Amino acid sequence: MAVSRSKQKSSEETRSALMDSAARLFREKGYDSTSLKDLALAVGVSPSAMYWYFPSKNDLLYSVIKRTLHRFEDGMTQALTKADDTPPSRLAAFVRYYVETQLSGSSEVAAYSYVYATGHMLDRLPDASRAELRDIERRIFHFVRGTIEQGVSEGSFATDYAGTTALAIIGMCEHVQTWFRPEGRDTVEDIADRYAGLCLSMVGHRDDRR
Amino acid sequence: MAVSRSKQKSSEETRSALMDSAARLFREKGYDSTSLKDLALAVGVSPSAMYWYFPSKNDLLYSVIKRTLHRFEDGMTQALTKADDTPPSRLAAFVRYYVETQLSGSSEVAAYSYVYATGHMLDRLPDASRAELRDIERRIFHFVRGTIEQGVSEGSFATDYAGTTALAIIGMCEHVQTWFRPEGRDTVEDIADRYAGLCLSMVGHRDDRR
DNA sequence: TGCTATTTATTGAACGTTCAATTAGGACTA
DNA sequence: TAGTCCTAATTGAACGTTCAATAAATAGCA
Repeated sequence: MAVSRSKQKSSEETRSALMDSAARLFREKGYDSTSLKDLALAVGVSPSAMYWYFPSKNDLLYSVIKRTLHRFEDGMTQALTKADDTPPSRLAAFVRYYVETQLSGSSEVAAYSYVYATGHMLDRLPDASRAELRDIERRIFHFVRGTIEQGVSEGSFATDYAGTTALAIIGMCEHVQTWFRPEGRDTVEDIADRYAGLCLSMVGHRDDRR
Repeated sequence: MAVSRSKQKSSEETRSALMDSAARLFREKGYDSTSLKDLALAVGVSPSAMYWYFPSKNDLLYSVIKRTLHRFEDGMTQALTKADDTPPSRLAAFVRYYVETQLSGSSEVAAYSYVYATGHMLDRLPDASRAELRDIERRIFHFVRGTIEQGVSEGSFATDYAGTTALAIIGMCEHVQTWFRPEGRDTVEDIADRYAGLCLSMVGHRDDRR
């Protein structure tokens, strides 16, 4: 039972291949503009094969967004354990992680994306699913705002608008994927570092390197 | 030929009503998910009426985006004439204008939106049209980057990455429309002011009010 | 080891529906 | 009557979905 070797792929493979392709295609072309034919062609199965793994195209969308958000949150938690336990360090680590997932996702199989999905995709889900996924988004926002507030009360940050600033930071991170081109002269790390610096300026961090 | 008053609206009315509805619906639901029936219902004509004014749905999309971008650019130019002729003042005026058009557009008839369209909509246009519209976007970007560079050379700003910072500013401005709710406790002017302040921090502006 | 039964995975055809687009023509104006 | 503005009816393609048929893998039993 080690490796499956013939024409029939071992179920898990096809299922995750479908989700991977859906993540990329939904992101690139949008949910409605991605037909089951597109999806099937990318995976190498017939359009109706999807219905073995998911009850509907809409449910596939739900599964994909859910997996994406959970992956983002898990990766974020892990990235934060490597950072110092101070607001500036944690905030910078968050931004770096955010930018990196956005930009590696745009050229690789696993397409991470956080608020992006919010645009039009979440609207296609039933109320309960949408609420569940927005909750994950909310947790991420609360982390950013909370970190800023903590920095302010400790004296390392200076801003009167932690919430608005948190949203602005998320906005600029989310946006990188619309313009970044891997063939350009800036690397992903370049952008991640600059964005981390920008976000420290935004929260009024004292000892800026300049 | 002055005013026509009967059942038949004076052509220009229907045409611009179609464009207004298209701007709002394309933005709210996306291009593909907006049917000609949706469009016609909002205007009060039959679905095929569109073909009197536009050769195709795709051409309507082109016309709408083109009008939106030109309106944005014109309004921006006008907003800048009211600002002092210094980089900090001009940059703040740009951000305020950007945020205001994004947020009034979400609740009003004329839906302004700049980079937003870039996401998936421009991809549906033929190459020539897309290139033409991206040129307008590029002009706006060049203004932001140029203003930052000017501020740096004059000594009022301090940053090594004018281009990246310009994109980050555009990104956070573009993003406000995804989360702003008019019924919340912050007004459009509140957000516009805060974002202008944030963007001055990002470019290393010296005399910050704090 | 071999034969059969069952479950797992996939296909291709067909469905009802929706869509953008076409056509032919009607109502109104000048 | 000619031109403008719009509708109703229709078309063909594409869509998500269902389903019967089937092949491949697995399990049970001799």
